[in-house]
Amino acid sequence: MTAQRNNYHHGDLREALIEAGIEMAREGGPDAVILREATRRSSVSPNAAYRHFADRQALLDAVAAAAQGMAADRMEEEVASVTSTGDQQADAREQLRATGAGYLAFAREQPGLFRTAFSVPHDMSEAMTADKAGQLGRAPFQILSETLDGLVSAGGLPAERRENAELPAWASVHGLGMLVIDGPLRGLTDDMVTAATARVLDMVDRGL
Amino acid sequence: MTAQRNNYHHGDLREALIEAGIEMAREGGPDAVILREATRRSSVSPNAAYRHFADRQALLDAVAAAAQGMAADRMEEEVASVTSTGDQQADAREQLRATGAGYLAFAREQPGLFRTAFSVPHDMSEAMTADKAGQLGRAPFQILSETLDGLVSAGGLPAERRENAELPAWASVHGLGMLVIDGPLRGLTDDMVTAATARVLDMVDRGL
DNA sequence: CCCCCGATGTGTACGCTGTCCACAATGGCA
DNA sequence: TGCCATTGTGGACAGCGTACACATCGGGGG
Repeated sequence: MTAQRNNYHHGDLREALIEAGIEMAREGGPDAVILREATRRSSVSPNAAYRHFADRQALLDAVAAAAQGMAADRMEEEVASVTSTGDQQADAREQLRATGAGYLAFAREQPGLFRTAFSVPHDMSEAMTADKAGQLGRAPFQILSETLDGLVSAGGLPAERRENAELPAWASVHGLGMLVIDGPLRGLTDDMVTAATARVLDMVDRGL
Repeated sequence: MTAQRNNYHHGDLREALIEAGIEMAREGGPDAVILREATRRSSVSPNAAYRHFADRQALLDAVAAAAQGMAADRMEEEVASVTSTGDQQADAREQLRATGAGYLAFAREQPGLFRTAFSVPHDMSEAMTADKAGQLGRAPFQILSETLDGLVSAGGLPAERRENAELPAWASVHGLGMLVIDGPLRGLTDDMVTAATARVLDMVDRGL
């Protein structure tokens, strides 16, 4: 589990610290990412971390980027599972739903990582940098963006409403995720969340 | 600013601590609510707080409830500013927009309090308790809920879609708030936020 | 081949936090 | 009047992030 070592030099401490951070974030969200604990799990003195990260926030940023990559993977998975119906427009709409469904699936399956990924300060200006990408090379925002492009091509969304369409789409899905995970809607049962998800996706589908 | 005192007993320490907490939350969100600092600002020893709150979380909960009350006030203000057009349904829809606009106005005007109010664990089961109400006695969720009822009465929303309509409405607006305040959309200019708000409210109006 | 230097990890220390324990002052009620 | 529950104090502890000085390594130039 925890990286051991025999040499004085660790080998790849930076990666080990991020890995430890991910594990902590998984269990307790961003607040649970403790710098000292990460060094402990990497069998290294507390200060060693400062050779790789300016401060705790820098480590947390790296963990968040990794978590966004995992979210991207989950979204890609959901998108890939959409079976074509022959109707190009219906498919495009189904794919948009899938991005949202994947996002929310990640939120439910990995609430700690979800919160870490998406509630830590990051500028939009760098929402599509490589470190946030999943294994297919696309960051979450990028997946959504390209899906919306596809929807326009397929005639499922008037071109004049394409601009900034990411915002309402993302916001509604993200909002449900946050409300359900650690907001006032925390108590909802799985069934209720599933229903709520469908409800939100319906609204986006209809209202975008 | 800070409450002074001459007596051994403070008088209303509980309220003073909450007040101090609100001020800290205003400036730095939930993480900035420091128990010791609150006691310092109330000219009291650190442990005095434990006579009124079980732990830091309990203080934070009280602050969050107060912040929700302020959000409610902002929403009420926005709703009240809607001028009647004579068309009952148009008015009802405008009022729904106003609840969302008020919510987001609060998010932009008081980001720290907004985050404190709505990202701290609270069960939905107690989303409408009195301590979260604004000066008109309604909690944020309650305002939304009753506004939706009004929309149904006015014929602006089919009754069969009323159930759980709070979820998509709240989620989309809340999501935008979170994304804009400390999420990946943090960098947006005021104009962009205004535009995004309108875009989201349009979607809700159309898609609910 | 060796040595030396930059990169990496260690040790010690500081101030801050939340929280526990035993003790002190107060003031309202019997 | 005297007592006792309520409220506030003092001291202590572990854990956190982080700064500064020092130790150890490994690879490249002489």
